[in-house]
Amino acid sequence: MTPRTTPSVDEETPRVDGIERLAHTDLAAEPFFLAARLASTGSAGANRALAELGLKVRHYSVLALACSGEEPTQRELSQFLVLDPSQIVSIIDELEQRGAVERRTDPRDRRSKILAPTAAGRSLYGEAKALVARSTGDSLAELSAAERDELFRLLRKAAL
Amino acid sequence: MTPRTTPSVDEETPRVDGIERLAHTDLAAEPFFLAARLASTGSAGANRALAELGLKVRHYSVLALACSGEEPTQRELSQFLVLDPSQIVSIIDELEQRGAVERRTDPRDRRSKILAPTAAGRSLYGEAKALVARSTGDSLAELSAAERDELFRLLRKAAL
DNA sequence: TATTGTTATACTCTATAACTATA
DNA sequence: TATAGTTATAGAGTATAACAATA
Repeated sequence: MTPRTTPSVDEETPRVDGIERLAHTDLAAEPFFLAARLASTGSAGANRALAELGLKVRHYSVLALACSGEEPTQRELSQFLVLDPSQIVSIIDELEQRGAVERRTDPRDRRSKILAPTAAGRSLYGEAKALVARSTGDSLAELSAAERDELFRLLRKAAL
Repeated sequence: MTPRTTPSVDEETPRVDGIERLAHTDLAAEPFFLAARLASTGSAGANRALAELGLKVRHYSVLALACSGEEPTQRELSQFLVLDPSQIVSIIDELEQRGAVERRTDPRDRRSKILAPTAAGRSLYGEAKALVARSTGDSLAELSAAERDELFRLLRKAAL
């Protein structure tokens, strides 16, 4: 998310009791509810996977965009990740202290700062991406490959 | 998500500039990112829609389950909505003060409390549901009816 | 005058532990 | 001894306003 923040899910994603009974309610038929639940459990899983690298989803997201080659400004990151500009500041501060990214003033508009990865940052992103991919695979284990593709296509159309 | 909390999106969901450039990055191809973004914007829209009734998505979700006929306990609500039991307490407190729901001790286990709607609560839920449906329609405006159905089916399979 | 990034601050949401009443 | 709900509290995330530098 922006991955928007991250809600909380237990270690094993327990699929607890009451859930079966409530799965047939009207609420469980609301797309926004389902999207939120998937995002919730998905982000929680990704956060668990990223913990061994000392990263959270929000840092991973910023690092990924820094490594994208698009040379995003902080303002663009804020818009794309649906996070407040002030939040972007602190996320980048942490990545920068860690030596994963650096800020460069945009020559075309010296008010803006472009986020660029360091070599270490690129390497870190490579590791993190693999961990996230594994976590995502687990989260979508119920779906066939074709279903995953279709879900991806529809999510992309709806969310972007 | 539960409606998990709600991130922030601006009034008109502006589809701002940088988003086009970043839409082709690796991050934008991660399902968890897309799900989070959809949940984020969807919940924000639902919150805006519900504001005129003095409700937020979390209250709406609890009210919906109270009205479902399944007589959920607070523990079940906590599990289904992926919210801490203590959060359920305060959400129900607010709905109860408003006269929309009431707590009834479960006769089969007097430790548990079953959440039941009042007549006013049912009526409130009816209004709220219509507002949410309109907001959801707006959020998924990019999708055809068939695509919405398919997205719903896949989200349900993956999230529940 | 408007915008980018920054700082400080307040607010909301989330997580934890301790308590009670039941089991 | 264990579980449901409650309370209090601390922590993380989010939103707001004001400021410096640049446009």
